Amino acid sequence: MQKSAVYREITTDLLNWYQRHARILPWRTEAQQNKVDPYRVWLSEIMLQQTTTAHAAPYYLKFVERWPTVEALAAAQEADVMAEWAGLGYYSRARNLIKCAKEVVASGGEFPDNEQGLLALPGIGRYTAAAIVAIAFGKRAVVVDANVERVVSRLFAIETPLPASRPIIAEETDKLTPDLAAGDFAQAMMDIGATICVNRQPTCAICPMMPHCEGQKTGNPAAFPIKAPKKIRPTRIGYAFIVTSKDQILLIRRPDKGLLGGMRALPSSEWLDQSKITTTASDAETEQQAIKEAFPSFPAQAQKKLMTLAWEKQGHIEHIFTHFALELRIFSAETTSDMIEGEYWPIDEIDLAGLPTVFKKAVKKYLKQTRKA
DNA sequence: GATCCGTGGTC
DNA sequence: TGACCAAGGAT
Repeated sequence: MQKSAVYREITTDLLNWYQRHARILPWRTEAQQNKVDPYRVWLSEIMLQQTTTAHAAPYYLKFVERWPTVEALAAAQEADVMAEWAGLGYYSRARNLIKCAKEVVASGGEFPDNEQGLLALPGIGRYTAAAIVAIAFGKRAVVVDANVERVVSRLFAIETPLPASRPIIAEETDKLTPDLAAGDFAQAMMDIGATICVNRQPTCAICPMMPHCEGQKTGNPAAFPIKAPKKIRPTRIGYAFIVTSKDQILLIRRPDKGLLGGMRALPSSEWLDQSKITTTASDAETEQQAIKEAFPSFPAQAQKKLMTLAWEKQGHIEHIFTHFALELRIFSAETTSDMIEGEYWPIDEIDLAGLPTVFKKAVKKYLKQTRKA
């Protein structure tokens, strides 16, 4: 058999499989009724970046209910969007989501139907641009995500490790991608990757591509894709401060850029690498310094008041980020809202504040410490 | 190319 | 139980 014929056969088998086994997902409902809304495809693709379908689904449903159109999203209060995103992670996605919606509305309210136009929008990269073109507009595009990387690496038993193998993977995916139904093909590949050709123990016996899979023939398909070794994760230490006034907690808003950017948060010090902490300073000195860092924009007078509050140690929580682990030490103090000004949030409604998980954990720890009696 | 950027599930 | 991973993008 000619090589090109093998590619065609793989593609056909996959598309036939997809007809029978496509997963039912919230953002697919419209597509399965031939009513594709580029806004919804875009929203789902942004949410699905490095995020499981199970985690993204409830957020997607909340978003489309609250903001059914790109115009509605563009007109939303940014703080509301950030708060709805809380818990999904990678918060630059939410900031770029808002920016992107505004740009689309400003230029007429329609998403571009080509990769070049989509790539120019914030938060849309190679993968997302191709996915939107194929799924929302029904045009041919070569869609490569982590699923496709894994499936293709196994299908052709690619020995080159990631990420160096990406050009090879893209080339092979291009050969497999049909002119028609590129969107179905991409989603079929992702479904295969998510349900059959999974990371650890692929169930090759039920895979429609098994007859053509070189990785399966090696006897150890799970060995692919071969990956470069990862770096170790350092530990950082930081201080978070719970300033209460009656039954309310003082919250701040983090700077737009960087970690947890734009999110509501507890005031906290810089998070320093464990190895870089000066061990000569006393605990008291370290805590004073941490307070200064946690309230940088506060007037000097307010900072002085903060220093003199009766701080109580509430233990610490641990949290794992992508590239470091954090030990966050928690201190609390009672004050009055006119003594230390800022946004105070009722403790009983703290879940509505849209706090990232690390700060939710800290508040929970504080409540456990102070209300256990 | 390498690094930064969350979270929850899995084994 | 710690390490790995999931529909990646920006710099």
